[in-house]
Amino acid sequence: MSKGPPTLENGSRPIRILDVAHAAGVSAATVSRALSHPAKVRPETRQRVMETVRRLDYTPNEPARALRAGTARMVLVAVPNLYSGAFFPAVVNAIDAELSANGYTMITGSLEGAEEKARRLVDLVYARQIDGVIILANCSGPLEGRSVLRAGVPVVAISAELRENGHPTVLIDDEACAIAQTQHLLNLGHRRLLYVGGPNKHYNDIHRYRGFRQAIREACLSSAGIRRFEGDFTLASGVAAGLFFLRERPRPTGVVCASDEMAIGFLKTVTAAGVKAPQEVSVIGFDDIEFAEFCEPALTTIHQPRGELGAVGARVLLQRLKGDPTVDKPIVIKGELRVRSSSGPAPSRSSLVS
Amino acid sequence: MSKGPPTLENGSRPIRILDVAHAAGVSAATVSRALSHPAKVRPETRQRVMETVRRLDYTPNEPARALRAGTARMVLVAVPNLYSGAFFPAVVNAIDAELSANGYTMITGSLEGAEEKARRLVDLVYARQIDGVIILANCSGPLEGRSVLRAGVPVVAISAELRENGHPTVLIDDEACAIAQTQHLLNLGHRRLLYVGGPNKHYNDIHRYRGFRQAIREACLSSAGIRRFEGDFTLASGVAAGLFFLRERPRPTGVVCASDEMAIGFLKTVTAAGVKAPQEVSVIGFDDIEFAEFCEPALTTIHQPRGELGAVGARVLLQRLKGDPTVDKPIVIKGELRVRSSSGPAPSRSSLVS
DNA sequence: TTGTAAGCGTTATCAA
DNA sequence: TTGATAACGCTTACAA
Repeated sequence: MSKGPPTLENGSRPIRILDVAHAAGVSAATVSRALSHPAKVRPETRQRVMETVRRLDYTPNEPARALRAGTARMVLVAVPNLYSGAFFPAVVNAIDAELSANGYTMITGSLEGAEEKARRLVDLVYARQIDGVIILANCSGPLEGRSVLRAGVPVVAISAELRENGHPTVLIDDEACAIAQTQHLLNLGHRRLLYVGGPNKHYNDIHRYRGFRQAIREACLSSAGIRRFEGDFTLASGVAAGLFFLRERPRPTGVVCASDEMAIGFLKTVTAAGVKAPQEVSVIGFDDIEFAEFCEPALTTIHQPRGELGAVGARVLLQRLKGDPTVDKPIVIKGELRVRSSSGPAPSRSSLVS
Repeated sequence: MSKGPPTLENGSRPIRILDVAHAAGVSAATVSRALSHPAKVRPETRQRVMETVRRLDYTPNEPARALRAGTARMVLVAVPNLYSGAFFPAVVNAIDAELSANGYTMITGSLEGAEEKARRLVDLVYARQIDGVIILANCSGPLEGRSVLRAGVPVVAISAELRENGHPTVLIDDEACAIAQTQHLLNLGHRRLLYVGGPNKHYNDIHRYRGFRQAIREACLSSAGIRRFEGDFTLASGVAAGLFFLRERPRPTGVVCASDEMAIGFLKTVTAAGVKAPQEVSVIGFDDIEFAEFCEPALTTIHQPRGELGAVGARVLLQRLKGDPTVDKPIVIKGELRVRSSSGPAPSRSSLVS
């Protein structure tokens, strides 16, 4: 069926630049210029060429263009394995919008897990099919063998700290946000706190936990009533944290989570076990995903401007692709507290008998 | 910085096939063969070549390969605008896994909305950068001008009915599932029902609403107590449906939703207004997204095997790409009822005073 | 401002 | 089985 030279559905061979050139009575070079550097061709000629392009429905062969020009106008966006998660799509969409508007195509994929898949993506950038890379959430992949960081294309990190520095970075103020989370509970009178974090070495968790501890310290709180649970940002690990909570005696009254999904998993688990929120336990999340407003009770959380995170990151990459040098200092975007119904005053002493 | 011939970070020029050929003492043709048609080269030679490839860390230039071979090994997956939704990621991940395993790279993007973005994607397939297309949920985009369906590359539809037929299609049994939803409520004694659907002309909604009505008909139920609300599958439209419900007198006691997100938005809205679920209203969703288990009460719904949907669709496309002809009859995958806590017996007559 | 011509790096044909 | 050679379709010096 699809043997021989590539053919369109009607059986005719695809239009080439020469076809346009002949039809417009100019050379191929002029067509190319009219398309790529309109300023370099006389308006009159340009118009005639463009009209012919439209009439013949010509689309330049992209691989040929990429081969010759040495640039594929394609960007790889590396997302974490937990792409199923509710946080990243908004970031990715914003990146896509920005890249598209500038003539770039986006490929998304995970560099973690699935060895085989990851390898293919990395190869793609070494294969000169990719002009730039955006790395979300520290998922630059295992560093054995070749790395996307060494492929000689510009790399931008969003919400991540790369192992090799010198790459532009866009962050939210994790530490300040974690302080805001914790102080919110502290202000409500909570003194026994549980911190439900991500993997211990995860960039976000390092900074958020640091913020949590600092808020504790500033409140001159003894660490006697403080617990920490290591999750992985997912609903499932929120459930695990809930089970952990249920076994504690006395139980914490305030729970600081490093992601909304963990907070939601936690909430469901403890309320299913009969613990009332926010009367008996206050829970605060991080991210402000769509579902945060729809769980029961609606989740108090930290709003992250996800679209902005993506848009800014994409813009920085585009600058690099144009050859402009970029600032080396991380760009920091601020999150903010959104108070809803999952947090309330700490239960009074008397009601603590569990 | 990145002017002149493309260079790797260390300043050296990328390895070309000729470099490998020289280093291995063979011709470029042999290297190419060793890589692409291993059977066509003597084992001994092949080994020597492969070793050199590894030693020099050679990756074939993909645009060059695509230009010469006429195939870019890239597939476009067209997702709906509501990609932010919780349903598609699992489908897309399954597609990606299948494609990757077969040497294809996946590009995702929406052909709806954002005129400019969509146009770029369609152009990409006309630009011979894309070998095949998978269309999810009827989002083949506006048909004015060029369409991905006419680009001369194989197209597979998942959970969609394309305007032009002749393309392989993978579906779930929407109608049967909607019957199962409705009968579940009917069996629980509900007689006043609200149907919360997607856009009226949407493929899925047409079939689901048909199933809903058939179940009603089979139960010999008068349509007096039946209401229909047109949503768009999103959380927000679930909220709107909830507000609609709250104004009804008498209120329906059973609500059939065409997506989990609408069911969750609905649930939150009516329970916030003091309506108890499932005591006063039973709600059933469609999809079985991750959050279905985590809303309050946990959502009774139709489980869709999302991974299978994607995997099967991808396999069909891969067959087409190999040139194998494929069956013309739609492949139908079965969904199944998952009973959780949002549905229960219809309230008794006496308690209906609202 | 436009045309000529030389590649970009690979694969496939054909001959050896 | 392997090697020389001619494309694939486009861009860009350079020349006119």
